[in-house]
Amino acid sequence: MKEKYYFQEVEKKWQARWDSMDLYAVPDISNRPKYYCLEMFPYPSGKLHMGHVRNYSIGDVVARFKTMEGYNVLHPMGWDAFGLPAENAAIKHGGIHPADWTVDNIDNMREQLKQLGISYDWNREIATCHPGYYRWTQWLFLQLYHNGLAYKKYAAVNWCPDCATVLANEQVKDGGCERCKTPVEKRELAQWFFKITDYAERLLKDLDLLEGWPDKVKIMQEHWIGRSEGTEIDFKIDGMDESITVYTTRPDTIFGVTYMVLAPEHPLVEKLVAGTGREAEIKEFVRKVQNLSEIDRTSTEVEKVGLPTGAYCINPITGEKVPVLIGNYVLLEYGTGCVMGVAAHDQRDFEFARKYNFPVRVVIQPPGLELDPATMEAAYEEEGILVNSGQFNGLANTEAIKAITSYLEQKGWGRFRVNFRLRDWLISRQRYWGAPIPIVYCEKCGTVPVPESDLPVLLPREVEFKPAGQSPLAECPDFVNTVCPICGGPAKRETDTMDTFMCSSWYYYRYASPREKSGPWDKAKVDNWLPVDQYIGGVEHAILHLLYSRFFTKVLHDLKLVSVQEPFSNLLTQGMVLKDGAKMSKSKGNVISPEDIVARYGADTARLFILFAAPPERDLEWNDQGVEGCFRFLNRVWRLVALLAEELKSLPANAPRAKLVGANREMRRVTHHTIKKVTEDIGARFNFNTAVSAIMELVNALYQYKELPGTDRDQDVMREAIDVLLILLAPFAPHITEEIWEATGHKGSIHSQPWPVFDPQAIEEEEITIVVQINGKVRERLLVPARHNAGELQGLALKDLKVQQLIEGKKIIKVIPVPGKLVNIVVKSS
RNA sequence: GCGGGCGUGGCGGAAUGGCAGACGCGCUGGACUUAGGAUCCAGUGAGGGCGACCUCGUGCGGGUUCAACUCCCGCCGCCCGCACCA
Repeated sequence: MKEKYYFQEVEKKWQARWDSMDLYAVPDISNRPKYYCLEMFPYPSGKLHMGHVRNYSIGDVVARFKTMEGYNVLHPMGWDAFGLPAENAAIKHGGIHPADWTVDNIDNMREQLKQLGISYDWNREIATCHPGYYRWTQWLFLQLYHNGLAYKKYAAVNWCPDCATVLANEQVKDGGCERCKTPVEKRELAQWFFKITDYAERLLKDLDLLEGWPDKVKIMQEHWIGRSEGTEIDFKIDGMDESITVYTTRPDTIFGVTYMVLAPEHPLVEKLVAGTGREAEIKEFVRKVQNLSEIDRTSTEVEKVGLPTGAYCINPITGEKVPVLIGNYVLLEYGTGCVMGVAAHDQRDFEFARKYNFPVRVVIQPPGLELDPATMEAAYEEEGILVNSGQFNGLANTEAIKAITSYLEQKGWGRFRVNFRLRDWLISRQRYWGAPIPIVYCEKCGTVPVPESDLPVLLPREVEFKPAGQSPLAECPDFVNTVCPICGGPAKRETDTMDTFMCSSWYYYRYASPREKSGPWDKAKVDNWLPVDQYIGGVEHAILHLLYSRFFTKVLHDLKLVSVQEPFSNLLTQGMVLKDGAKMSKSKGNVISPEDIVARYGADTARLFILFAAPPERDLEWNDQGVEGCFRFLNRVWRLVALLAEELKSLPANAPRAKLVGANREMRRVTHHTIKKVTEDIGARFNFNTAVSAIMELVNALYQYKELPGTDRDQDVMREAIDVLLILLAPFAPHITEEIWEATGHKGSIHSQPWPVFDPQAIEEEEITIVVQINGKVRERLLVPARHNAGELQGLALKDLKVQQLIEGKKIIKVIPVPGKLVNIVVKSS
């Protein structure tokens, strides 16, 4: 063994050797229990960033640990390879085709992952842009289509002018494009949607099945789905054979309705104003509202503005005529696109009514208070008793909600309804680098799905990548013009491609049988491997990818294509990697490149630091000196063993004798205590930072132990401690441990070793220090036999000379002995 | 506005209600050395005392408890998600 740790040499050597022996290949069939460890696959942007390093280092520790614990671990990697950056690179730099750009990037990033020493089974590598993959993405689209879950509709959709494509609701953040932050615009377009709303109820309910998910993510999905219970009420329009249906969660306030507000785009608006002479005014108002950006449109800061349509509707329950307005604050997409104005009991309505002088009518009285409409300064939204509400007077409002709804139902004027905030998933994209939607439009036969036997619909290679309002595929006649699969007549292909989230909604199934040609996967293999036991990735996917994947799984389950109800049993959302308190970004100039770190300190150091610096869910502050510290630690491990290498080599690995005393017994105790601690920290809590610190403590203890004269040291204890140290450290720092493992005379890879089990007897201490407190303050420490019970402890504490001095002349109220910990004596000055 | 998280030394962070600050960084001192920015050893929350020790200390204010970083109530600050959702 060399005296010095040459990390480049060591890491290169073992990466090559693992590769050539295919150490991380995993068989589908094994007598070990299965464990599926998955990290979110990356977009092949060209280079790994620190977030990737963190994500994959965490996953690798879990995978290696579970393997050593005896599981057959599936740990695959692939590429979310369709997407805009490839196309933008082609536009910007010209000359380079998105396909080539992507393949180059994949090659580069695969190399980087190998340099990090992550234990992937590369035989299972997949790329979503490969025709062998997207063929099945298209096939899955067809399954949804045939089951009525994919449909095309004309709708106002989110348009990102910079990306020149539409976006799903989930991809709009703060009114801007999730990717480039450009404010989104509304455009009326015919687009393909998936009916995720059909699954809203199940997606919500089954969150309960996900015990291994962080509450935070579940709550975010719950809010996104946004279930509410309420009542639909029909208001006849005065003098017309039409009615307005309103959705409200507060039917108990129906007697307080003094006006009605429609969304500007509500389909009834045109009819209502026809012939009133206000058409121009209304049109102008609607135009103005629609021209607002999404940000301004939905800002709560913007003043609420309304405009009367001139029409009136009839409150079915009171028969009263109320004016119908349009208002900028009413959203067409939610509920029925219309709101009943109850000024006394809704703050927004209250402000609106005060501004436009609509009456404020109190119909809910708070207990023990009398609301006066004339002097009210805010709406009363809490619970109370109904007043001014005809036959419902005197009911508690929670009761009235039920009573009024069933009354309306009886009369046929309304109905109970569950409403969701979740909208259908818009999957069309007006871009080239994605999976083509397998649909053909025939003049005679209409919309025709491409037959499964004709898949894949291949992306043509030669296209113009200029950004435009439509997909570059539309400019490619060879692609567009085709024949109708039904009638054989001329037909045109759909030119939009699919949202890349569609590709990533099923990739975790593909890994089970990555080269399957007869279907998207081999069901037996999927049934064997799924669900994913541990999924690891950034919290930014809390809604997007994770909700879509859950949706896909439920659809696939219903189609009997998979057996699981949920794809990911346990989810770990890792925090960001920060530098100087901010997210790393080119514009801030605070980017630390993994390449540089690996070149300077090696992969083992990089991995160790990133796992040691913070617990995985928390944000991690990058610190160059901290990295240095981890490098020093690995050097310390190397030197420790290098000094003892010859000695160790000649020793057989015997289990130490059980009967040890003094320093030898203590060394063995520390060794086994470390096994216990590290096993729990990795296995039960994912607290890699404290696992590493426990290993550091073991090393510190070994340095002390090494200083003893050779004759005082028990060789078996030493050997065991070193072996345990290497094995515990192996999932974190796979290269250096493998090298030392070999150098100390072991055969076979350290990564194939069984995880050690601690000996409960070894960690028992004979004597421990307990604390004596007086009134909760530590006043004395006593070395006592570890087995002492409460009574014995109490006796010793009260007999102690110092304690006696301190409590002299005081009255003992109470003594609380806690075996193994302390004795607390409660006294009072007499 | 609603929901979630966080707040502990100079810094990153540890602590099943039971000795606050493990481990690492940084800093100070010492050893080794031609040299040390390598390595090894020791110290390192604040204040006081020559010292054994004493007082204070986990964002702020209350409470529960023999005992609170930890549990409860009320604030303050920062971060994240959703946001006119009827």
